[in-house]
Amino acid sequence: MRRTKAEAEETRNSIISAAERVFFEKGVSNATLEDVAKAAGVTRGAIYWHFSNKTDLFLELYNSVPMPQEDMIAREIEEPGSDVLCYIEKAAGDWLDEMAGDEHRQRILTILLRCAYSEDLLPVLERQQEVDDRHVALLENAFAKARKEGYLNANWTPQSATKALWWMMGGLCSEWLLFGRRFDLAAEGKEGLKRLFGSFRHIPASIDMATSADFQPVA
Amino acid sequence: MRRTKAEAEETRNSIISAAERVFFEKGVSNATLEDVAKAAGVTRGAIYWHFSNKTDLFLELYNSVPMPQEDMIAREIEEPGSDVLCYIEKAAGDWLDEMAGDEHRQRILTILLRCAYSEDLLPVLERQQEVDDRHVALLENAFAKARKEGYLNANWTPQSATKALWWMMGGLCSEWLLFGRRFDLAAEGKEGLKRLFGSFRHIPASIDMATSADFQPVA
DNA sequence: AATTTAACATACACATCTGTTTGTATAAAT
DNA sequence: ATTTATACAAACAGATGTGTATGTTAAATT
Repeated sequence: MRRTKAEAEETRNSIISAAERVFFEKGVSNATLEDVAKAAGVTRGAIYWHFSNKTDLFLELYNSVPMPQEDMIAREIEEPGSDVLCYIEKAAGDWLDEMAGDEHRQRILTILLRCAYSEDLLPVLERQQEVDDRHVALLENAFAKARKEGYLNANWTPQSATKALWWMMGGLCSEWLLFGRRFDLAAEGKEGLKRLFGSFRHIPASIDMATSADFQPVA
Repeated sequence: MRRTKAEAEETRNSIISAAERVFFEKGVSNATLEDVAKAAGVTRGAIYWHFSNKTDLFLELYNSVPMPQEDMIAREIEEPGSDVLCYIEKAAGDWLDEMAGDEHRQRILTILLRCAYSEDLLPVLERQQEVDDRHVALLENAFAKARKEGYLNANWTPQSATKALWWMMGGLCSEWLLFGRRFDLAAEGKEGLKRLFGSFRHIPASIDMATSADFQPVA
């Protein structure tokens, strides 16, 4: 029974939404199109009407998620005056908040992490890598600016600070996503960010009590 | 044609070895027992003789890898005199060396990372988690000792230092393993460790040139 | 030496998943 | 008011993978 254009788009979206849940629960390769169809309340016929196969569905799912506002950091770096490190830390913290609150992104990232990339979904891997590379480049620029303006502790270089932050965020999110999200991502993550950025900052030999208050150990 | 006991054990091992390679390349759920059999130079009959099914084979593969010497850190912590942080950093660096040089462990960990845990391989997940928890506990003890003996910078607590190190190592290895190992794990990792542990250490207000040489930025 | 049994290879039955084809009802076009 | 094309459901054919059953050979056992 033919539906109106809007209804068709609706079922298409419901299929993508169902695929997200099913792929997340069973893994992409373990999930069958029958599973997805059942979860979406349609038959495989509907899926094959809207998508050519499972790989295509996966790609469309991947494309459907509005990827993070990549220029958030970029714009904030331009701010000439104040401490760049604060902006980076805030951006990282905000990213954690969004991740903690956005189940869609959680599922998508988990699927991507667990996905064994066969040749046919190699474009996904490449796009993922491009996004990562851009983020890393932005971070390096930001840390370079921080260094130029004297905010970066001499112990760190822009590259090493970028990598430390990147790896820590990656390890944090991986553990949270892959091992059942059994801790408070935003809280623990921000706590870690606070410590790490504390070490990023330049601490003058004469201890300034006003700023060093941020570096007190937390019980 | 019946083989001798030693020969049978040999084929069993070759099956496990083949499973390691095949699971790594195609992912556990995409890999078929026919693939494994072909890679091992046997038929599925041999596999079903030695293992009850694919899940069982996977579990035996997981059990076959000699898991890391967990007490390495534990023993070194006991050393009463010198800087505990040096031991932890060295242990972490050694771990990276071993990982970089041990293709078995690389494949196993990659398989585990990419594996979508269905209910039947839940024991693997749990064991993995136990190992991780023990490692984290050891690290916390070590950092606690470092703190007690005055080596740990006031910016850090034993818990936060443990988490920062753990997450950084996790993110580092995840990126290396999941994205094609396209950088020098040991070199870049140790560089990062050097910076991080530099910030872990207590830097007195009066700058000691002898030790601060370690904290110069590296080109 | 005859028998048994371990260590597989081979063959088969069964289920499952996929891709395609056909059917069908309805919205849209004429 | 027909016709047509859309948006699916239902049915079908083919491939693939699994588990098991059976066959086979040589090592152990007696």
